[in-house]
Amino acid sequence: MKQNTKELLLEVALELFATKGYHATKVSDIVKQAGVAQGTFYWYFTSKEEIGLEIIEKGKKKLLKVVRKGYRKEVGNVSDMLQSSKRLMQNLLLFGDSNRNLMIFLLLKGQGGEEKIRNAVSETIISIETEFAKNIQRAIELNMLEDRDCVELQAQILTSFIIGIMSRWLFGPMNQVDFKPTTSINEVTEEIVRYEFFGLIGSGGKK
Amino acid sequence: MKQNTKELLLEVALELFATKGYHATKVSDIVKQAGVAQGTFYWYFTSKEEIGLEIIEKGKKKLLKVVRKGYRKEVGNVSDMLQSSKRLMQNLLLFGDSNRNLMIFLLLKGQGGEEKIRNAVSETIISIETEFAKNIQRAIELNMLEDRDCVELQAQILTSFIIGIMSRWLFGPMNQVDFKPTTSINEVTEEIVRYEFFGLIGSGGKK
Amino acid sequence: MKQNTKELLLEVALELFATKGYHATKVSDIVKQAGVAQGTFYWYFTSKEEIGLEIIEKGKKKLLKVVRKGYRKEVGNVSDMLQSSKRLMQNLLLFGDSNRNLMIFLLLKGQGGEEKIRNAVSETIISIETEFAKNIQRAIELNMLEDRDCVELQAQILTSFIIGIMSRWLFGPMNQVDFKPTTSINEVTEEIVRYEFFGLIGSGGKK
Amino acid sequence: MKQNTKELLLEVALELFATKGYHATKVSDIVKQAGVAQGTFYWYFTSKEEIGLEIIEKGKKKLLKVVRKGYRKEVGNVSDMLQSSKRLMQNLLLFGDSNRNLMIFLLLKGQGGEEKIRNAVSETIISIETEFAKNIQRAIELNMLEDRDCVELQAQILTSFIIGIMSRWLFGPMNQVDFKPTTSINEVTEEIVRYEFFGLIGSGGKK
DNA sequence: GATGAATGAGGATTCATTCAT
DNA sequence: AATGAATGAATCCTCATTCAT
Repeated sequence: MKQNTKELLLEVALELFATKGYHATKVSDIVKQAGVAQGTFYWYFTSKEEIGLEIIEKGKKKLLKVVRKGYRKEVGNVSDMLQSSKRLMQNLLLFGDSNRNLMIFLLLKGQGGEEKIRNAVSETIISIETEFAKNIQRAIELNMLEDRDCVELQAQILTSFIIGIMSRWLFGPMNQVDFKPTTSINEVTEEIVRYEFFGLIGSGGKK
Repeated sequence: MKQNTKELLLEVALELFATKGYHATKVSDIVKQAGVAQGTFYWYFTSKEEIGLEIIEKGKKKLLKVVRKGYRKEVGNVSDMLQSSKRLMQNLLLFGDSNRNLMIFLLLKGQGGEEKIRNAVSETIISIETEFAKNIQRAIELNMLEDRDCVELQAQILTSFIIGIMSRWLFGPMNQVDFKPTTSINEVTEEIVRYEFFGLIGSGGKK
Repeated sequence: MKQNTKELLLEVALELFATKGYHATKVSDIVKQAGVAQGTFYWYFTSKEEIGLEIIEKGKKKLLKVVRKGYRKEVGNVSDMLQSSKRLMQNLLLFGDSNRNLMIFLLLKGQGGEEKIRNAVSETIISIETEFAKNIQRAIELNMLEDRDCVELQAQILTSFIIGIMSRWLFGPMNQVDFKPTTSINEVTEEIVRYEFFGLIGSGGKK
Repeated sequence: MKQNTKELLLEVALELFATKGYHATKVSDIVKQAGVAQGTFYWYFTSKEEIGLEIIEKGKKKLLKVVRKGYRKEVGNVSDMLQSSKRLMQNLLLFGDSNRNLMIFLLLKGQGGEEKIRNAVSETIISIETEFAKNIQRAIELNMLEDRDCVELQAQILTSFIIGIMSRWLFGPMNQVDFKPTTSINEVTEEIVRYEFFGLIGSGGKK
């Protein structure tokens, strides 16, 4: 039943990077927790940096897959748009919930690494933003959103917003308190999408 | 006209922490750039951690002062609220613009440090959130916002939103491109506050 | 037609020892270049040291065989002596030419190994010197050389001379330049033997 | 009376490099024998390689100074030439005698290091050869030696000869036996220069 | 206040060797 | 015979911190 050693190392490393940060995680910590010898680490990875980059790369792929599922393909009305946005947000939160360490590393701790690590993290964020921009552009083309001629800007705000939310929600102080995953995710999503589309003032009647 | 050595060290350290991250910044880097001897550092600070904490503490105070200026005191209408929000956002962006290193350290790089550093950074963020919560609460009391019974949640979304925005705006990739500070800040603020209050769909006519 | 794995390993190891030096050659380099697995190495050799010693031992035997062919057996005149010396030198150079890696390892790189390796190399050199001493002694007994009562010293000078020559000739910088093996070896031998018997001033008329 | 720490490290390192070889010498060996902490080493040198290169560079300068003193300047007869050659050889042997470790490292152990170290050593040898070539050329111009149109070749033979001699003489097996420095050096020089100019057959009457 | 040499614990990485298959 | 994953001692180097001057 023993899982692949490489997978094990990747998993353990991610957990430690997310918990203690990249720098503060020693290779010796990783192998100790994985229950293998120090040298074994170097059979699979040439360096600590390499395992970091591989984690980011794999995470990026998984994350983008989730984001891309939200890609708008057909014409719809505002209500459709709300629905699909809600679904995307929910998927993201659920993904984050079951890939907590990955998200923490990507969104919060990635900047603690060395240059290459930081760059890889940044590229991941940019990829997501690019996807959001495509999404907005598509919504505009389908006349679901007004063309305010600042797609890039809107995508950046949206990305910032969602990343900010996720960071705080899943891993922030609030999280220390009680938090019933599924129900909460529903509620939270509702409120977020509400905010996303209608802002603080919002469309009175909702909810 | 030589500035106080301690101030110099604080400034240089902040710059390096923001550029390379806390861990990657060596005390020797700090003293080299400050042009003093290694030992001098330890005359002013007992450790690298101490200088980090002091930077965060001072930054927190300055930042809170800006946030508190936005505290709503009197009754007003929606337009007043938009105005004051815009002013707050503008102040925050301007503050970030002239305290770039501080903001980078607090918002992006702070999580790269050791536990104490990370905690100090987190506390700073929480303080800001608390201020925002007070702000929203006050707006509700003044009947400027509908009481949706989730002030905490709203404050968190708002904080996430604003922090996300600032991170991306001031220091993200977009920033590499041309960026004429003041004008841009105005535009950006406009769009942000729009989003803050009306969301993606927003109140049609604006802009 | 695959050659014996052990022979292959010996050959590859020698090549690498000669190229990069004993220490700098990793067992993993050897097996990689030989195209076998790491474990296979240890089926044939108990350690890296063992393969090194075996290479030296085999090389020593081959080398001594060459040197011994030059052993003087019968009375002769000065011209005979020159002829046989020339033949010996030529044989040595030819041997070195077709056993380049062995000679490089023995003469140049052998001192880079650990104690046992270094000792084995030294013993090889001493064996050669002993042969030369016997040769000189024999020439004296046959009245072909004057007995200057310092056979040991002469043998040492001679060995130093020949080893020095070989190191430089076969593997030194000159070698990087064009070098037509056989012709060159003839010329070189001529000059060397000339030097060996007549020194820098030499017997005027020669050549 | 404590000597400069850097000098001490250079000296100790050279001794160990000469004794155990470059690779086999650990930085921890060096600092242990020098009686300083591990970190102190890195205050003066950025790496083990650096100290190796610095040792070679300094040694090269000292060695070339000795060789250059033998540069022939004025016309003379054969006897003069013998005298000056003897002086040069004697100086070299004396230098080697009091810089034993340096010579061992340069002539015997240098090839055990990594590429850069090996190259630096090779360059040193080449420099010496170049000096010898100049010397021979000068002797030819002064009509002290016949122009046999192979100065390069002669210089190489001569260098090989002298290096070979020095290696074996000062540090070879013979040396393990009794060896009364000065007297011996005189004798040895006599025999070497004899050999250098007259070869094995030599000029009958000598000695 | 200031210097800069010295410290040494700690961390990443290497590599000869082992061993289950 | 052969494999290749696993081992862990050994080694180079880093860097926060100390201290004599």
